[in-house]
Amino acid sequence: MSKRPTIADIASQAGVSTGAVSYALNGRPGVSAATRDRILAIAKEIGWHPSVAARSMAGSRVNAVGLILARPARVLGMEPFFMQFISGVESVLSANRTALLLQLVPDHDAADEAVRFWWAERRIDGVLVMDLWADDQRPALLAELGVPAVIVGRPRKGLDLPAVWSDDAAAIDSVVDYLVTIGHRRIARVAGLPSLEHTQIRTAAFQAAAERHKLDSAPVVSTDYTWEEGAQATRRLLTSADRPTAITYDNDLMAVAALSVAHELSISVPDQLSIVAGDDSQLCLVQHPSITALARDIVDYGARTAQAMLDLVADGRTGVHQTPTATLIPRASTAAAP
Amino acid sequence: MSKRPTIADIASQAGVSTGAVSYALNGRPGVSAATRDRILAIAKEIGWHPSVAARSMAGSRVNAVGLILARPARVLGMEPFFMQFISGVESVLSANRTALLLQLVPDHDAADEAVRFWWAERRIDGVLVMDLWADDQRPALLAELGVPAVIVGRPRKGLDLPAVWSDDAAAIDSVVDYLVTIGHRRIARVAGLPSLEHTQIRTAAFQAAAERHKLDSAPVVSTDYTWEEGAQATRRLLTSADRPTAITYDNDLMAVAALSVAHELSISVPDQLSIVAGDDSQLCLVQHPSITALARDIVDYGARTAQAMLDLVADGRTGVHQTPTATLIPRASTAAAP
DNA sequence: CCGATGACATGAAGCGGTTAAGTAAGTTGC
DNA sequence: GCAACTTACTTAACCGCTTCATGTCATCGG
Repeated sequence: MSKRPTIADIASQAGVSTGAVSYALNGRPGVSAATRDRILAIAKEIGWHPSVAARSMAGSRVNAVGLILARPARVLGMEPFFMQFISGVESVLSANRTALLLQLVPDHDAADEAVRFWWAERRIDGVLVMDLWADDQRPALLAELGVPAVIVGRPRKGLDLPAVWSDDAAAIDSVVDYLVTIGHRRIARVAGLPSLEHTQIRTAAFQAAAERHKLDSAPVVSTDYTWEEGAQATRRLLTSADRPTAITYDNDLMAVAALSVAHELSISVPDQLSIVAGDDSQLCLVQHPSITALARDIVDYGARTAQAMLDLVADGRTGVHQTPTATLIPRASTAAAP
Repeated sequence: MSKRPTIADIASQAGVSTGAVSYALNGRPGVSAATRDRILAIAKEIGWHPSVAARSMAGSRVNAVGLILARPARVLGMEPFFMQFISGVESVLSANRTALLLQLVPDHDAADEAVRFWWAERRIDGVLVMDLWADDQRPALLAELGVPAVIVGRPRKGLDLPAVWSDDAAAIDSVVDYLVTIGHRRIARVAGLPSLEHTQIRTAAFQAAAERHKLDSAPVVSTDYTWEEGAQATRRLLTSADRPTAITYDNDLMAVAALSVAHELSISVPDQLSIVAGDDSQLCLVQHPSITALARDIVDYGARTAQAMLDLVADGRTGVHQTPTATLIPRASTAAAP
């Protein structure tokens, strides 16, 4: 296996200095068009590839971005969201010859630690920050370290970080409006992790909508997104004195669990109970009855996020990118209130 | 933002040369215990982190491994397997300060291309190869390029690459044995992508088991793991002249789809039809009836794979690592044959 | 015809480590 | 008491690329 070619090899073949080669390969001024073409041709011919290590040492970009996920594996596995999101991110990154560093960590501290390390080792050009929780220290930490970051979620006040978000509140509104329209007055919400910012946004939107429509009852139960807690929450709601006629869930797995619980309690869906899932996937389709869900293009969401990251590291462009609001897809699990 | 500390900073504070610092930090001989301790203390105090770039330029490892997944996003999203596997991989890698580069590609050619790039740019120390298909060129390509690789699947003849695998054939045997024991004589198999090696292994095992038990019928239908094809395959099997009394599926989503189809055809599960899922997850638990499944510790599978990779790059250790065979977890979807 | 201006290219200094080779002590053996 | 090692460290070259200061022409305005 022969030594891999370097710009010095190209330089000697082209009869120029390595500096000229560097300028040519990076499309910077300082070389004539003729020389540039010659250099590019030689580079291609001898199969030259830049050494990321050398580039990063010389202070330039490393063409890699980090994504840290702080959720337990079993939750991550059951949530189609993440893989679809990653897939969207990847499609944009790989088209731009940028690598994705993925790290799954058990908790918030580990997430901070991971960012510190990556940055200290100059492994990444920036990070994608997902699953922000209330009082999340990460944006501040990143700003302090000077790590370029894109926030997936509501833009932070006071920090000039680009953010990519979708209007969860509007989506929740559309669900409540829909349920109210078909006659429901007792609507419950089974929420995800209460510490997550988007859970709080949704819960606030839900409560505001309940207020607006003057619902008879609008209880909110928090869970950790798992089937167990979804089932438990549902059981509690359905055995309460003031049983809801419709329940919305923050993901699809819990909505599926709800179907089980309803069956177990001999409550028929959708005749006696309507169910809405907060995420859409094949899971909702495959059930009996199929589940009404909030759907959005998650792959696109990931792609926009990656693009925002590239824009940020390329020319420091920040800004807020809003993605389309999720739309309600009515299926067989919702019907007029009993 | 102060400049990050380098070994030169440590050296000047400790009053030694950078060479000595390097030896000390890497646990190599050439420095006294006292000096070493002093250096380590200073390094810790000033928060020194090695620069991967500098290290890798100096010819050492880059502490990163690649994982390339060649499946469509929607399949990846619905298969808890991948995230769990990645989670296992990650746990071992991050404990060893090694990064995971993830790339999702649309097809096989793109996968090859991705490896070439990563390797050419010296971004990775090695790759994890999953989802081998029949006549897969990747092991040969990797051997040719000299990329350290760990095969997730059956070891390749003729190539000295470490492999981590589980005995799918034995798992399939246990399923068929179980079904035969409770009286089934017409058992069908709804397989995953026929091009994948492990699908072929399982199908062969299934057919051998059918032969051994002299089953009345043992049809095999291929799918792409999606709900749609799983449902379609089930429909075809259940409306055929020689309707099976038990069907096994290569993942859990298709088994869930089967429940739907059975319901649609008014075939009761498990009285008239038994269903077995090839992967276990919360999905199987949450159904009505809950689904009998083959379960295995996927996180552990990923962890072993990562460990094999680390062993390989550390000291060239190859070898075959076998993980525990999946075990059958009987639930409510299987019962004695009608 | 001269000095100023650009365009193009060179040379060399870093970036932050690793490591072979060199050196100055202290230790050992006989 | 001296050669032969060992130990503990230093020195400096090197990895591949970027970039700034510098240099050399050809061209142009006056």
